[in-house]
Amino acid sequence: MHPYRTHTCGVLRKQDVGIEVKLSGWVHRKRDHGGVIFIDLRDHYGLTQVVVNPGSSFFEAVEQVRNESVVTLTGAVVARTPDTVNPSMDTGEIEVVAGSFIVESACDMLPFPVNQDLEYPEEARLQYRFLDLRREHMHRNILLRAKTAQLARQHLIEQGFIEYNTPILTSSSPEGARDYLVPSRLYPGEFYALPQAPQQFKQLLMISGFDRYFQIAPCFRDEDSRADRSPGEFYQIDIEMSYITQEDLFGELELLMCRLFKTLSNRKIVAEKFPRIPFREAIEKYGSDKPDIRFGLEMVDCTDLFCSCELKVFKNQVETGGAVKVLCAKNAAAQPRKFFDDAEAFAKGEGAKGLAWIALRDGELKGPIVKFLSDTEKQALVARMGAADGDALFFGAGQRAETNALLGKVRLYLGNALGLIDRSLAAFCWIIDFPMFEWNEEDKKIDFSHNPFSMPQGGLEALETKDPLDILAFQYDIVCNGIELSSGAIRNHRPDVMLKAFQIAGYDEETVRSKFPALWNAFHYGAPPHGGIAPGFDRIVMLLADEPNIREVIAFPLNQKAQDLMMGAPSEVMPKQLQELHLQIKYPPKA
RNA sequence: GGGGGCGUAGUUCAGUUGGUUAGAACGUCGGCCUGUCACGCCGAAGGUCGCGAGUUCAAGUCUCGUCGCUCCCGCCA
Repeated sequence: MHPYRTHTCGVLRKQDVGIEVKLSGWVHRKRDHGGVIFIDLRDHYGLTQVVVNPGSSFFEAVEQVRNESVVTLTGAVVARTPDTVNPSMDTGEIEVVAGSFIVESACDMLPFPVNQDLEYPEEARLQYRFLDLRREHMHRNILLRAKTAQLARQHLIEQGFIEYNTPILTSSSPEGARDYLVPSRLYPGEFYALPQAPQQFKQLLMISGFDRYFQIAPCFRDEDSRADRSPGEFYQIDIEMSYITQEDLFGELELLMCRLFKTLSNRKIVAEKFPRIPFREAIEKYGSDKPDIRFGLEMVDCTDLFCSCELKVFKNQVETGGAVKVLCAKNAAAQPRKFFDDAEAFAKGEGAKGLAWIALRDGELKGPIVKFLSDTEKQALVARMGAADGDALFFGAGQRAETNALLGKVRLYLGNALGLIDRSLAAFCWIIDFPMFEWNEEDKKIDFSHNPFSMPQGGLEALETKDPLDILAFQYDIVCNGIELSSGAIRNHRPDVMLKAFQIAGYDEETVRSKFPALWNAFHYGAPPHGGIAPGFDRIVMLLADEPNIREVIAFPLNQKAQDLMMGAPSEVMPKQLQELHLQIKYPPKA
């Protein structure tokens, strides 16, 4: 017999009755009846019920063994009597009668139960992640992650893509997120940086004559975390192609996403050709560049209706160039007062000022602001919104950008509170036509709004003749259910365009040459037009698994404060290590 | 850096307008039990109510501070 096992705990069936087996695994649960003891033995593959009869030499050892200890036992597979068959277990028609039993490794008292799928404090879960991962739910998530990676690879290879590796130790780049730095031993005072993304390398691969690149690429950014954003490191399904248009890339990604979601989730994909929504339209209709389009409830611009309105909050905003936007929530008028208060409270965090609501009940408009509106204004409003009796209108008034953001939050609140969101759907969309530049109010200068390596629409001519803030880029995001999965772009591949774009953002030629020497040089030696995208792998798995938090689909995540509680990272290092790296620590003053 | 929520046994939670010895379930330990599958029954141990100050005759409960966790904003080209 094998040293540990002849079978795993998930495979034995009725046809195996009669054979002798050797099983190893964890004591998932134990039922001690005094005379007979049942053990549910668990391994990666499943559960098998083991029966320990009285008189066994190891009976006492079984009585004493604690849950989650690792044991090895031998025994005969027997059929359960019809009244003891457990139909909810895969192996429920058989059981193994123990003939020998040893404890491989005993388990201490557990910090939390492993055999239940309940919520426990994340601190304990992360400190004892090896136990947390034994739990069925987490085990399943990690397997789903592996399947997602495998299917993505398989699909992309079938589509003619090739997987490349790019460096982990590279150079720091001035744009973008805060870098993780790695001090150089050989060059005092100099540093490597971990890549925020393999952006420049994949572009260089295109220039090297390869085509259709992909990599499930680790990326490192020293920025604070969110529920859908791990601190420190994450993975992207990084893709780049030569000689493509934006639409070519969209088609390729739609195939990949649909394949992943059809195969690995139960979500119904709303449209397999994802709607293209221009950035400005998304902001105006949904108040967000990552709209959740599982439901409608679009914002309508009613600014012109309130030019001479008696309601000062509205009128003042309109006169100072602001906007009044309105949402029409169907059949929401009958909601209790708390519903309306909560809508305001939900948006309050956004610095809500001009927020108001009106309910249409019994053919009349009701709410705090109604008395300030003329009959003409009321009629125009109802007509434009297509409002009917029983509906409720929500208003946002203020400067346009803030109002859009504010009412966008209200829209999400209403979508949730009114049950407008069908959670079984996967609603993808492309947000296109991002502006190339944006105004940085703090530094009083023009910045790149997204990716500095994107091709501006209109090329060099646009850069030279248009107002920079009016220039759009071949830059796009893919969004699913209100979660941004990725940005991508058709890249700029010409040195003259690169130079001009960086000049507009305040970088001179010398800076471009010295900070991006590779791309700058490479663009002078025949660069193909190319473009790509990099959907966040962890976020895709999160959506597939229907998890609210990205740490649920990562085996060993850092906590919110970027610490590894299990390994004790980050940690201080030996003085000798610092010396070799020519580093000295200057601690911040203690408060 | 800023804001919201939370903090009671190993774990999940309850704890009334401030009022006697802070409870339950699961887990742990001990005892009983030969067919359970979340086995059942009896018993025991286990608490600085995050920490510190304040108000009060009296604080788990009220106030302030502080620490921790979490979610959000900033940030993430």
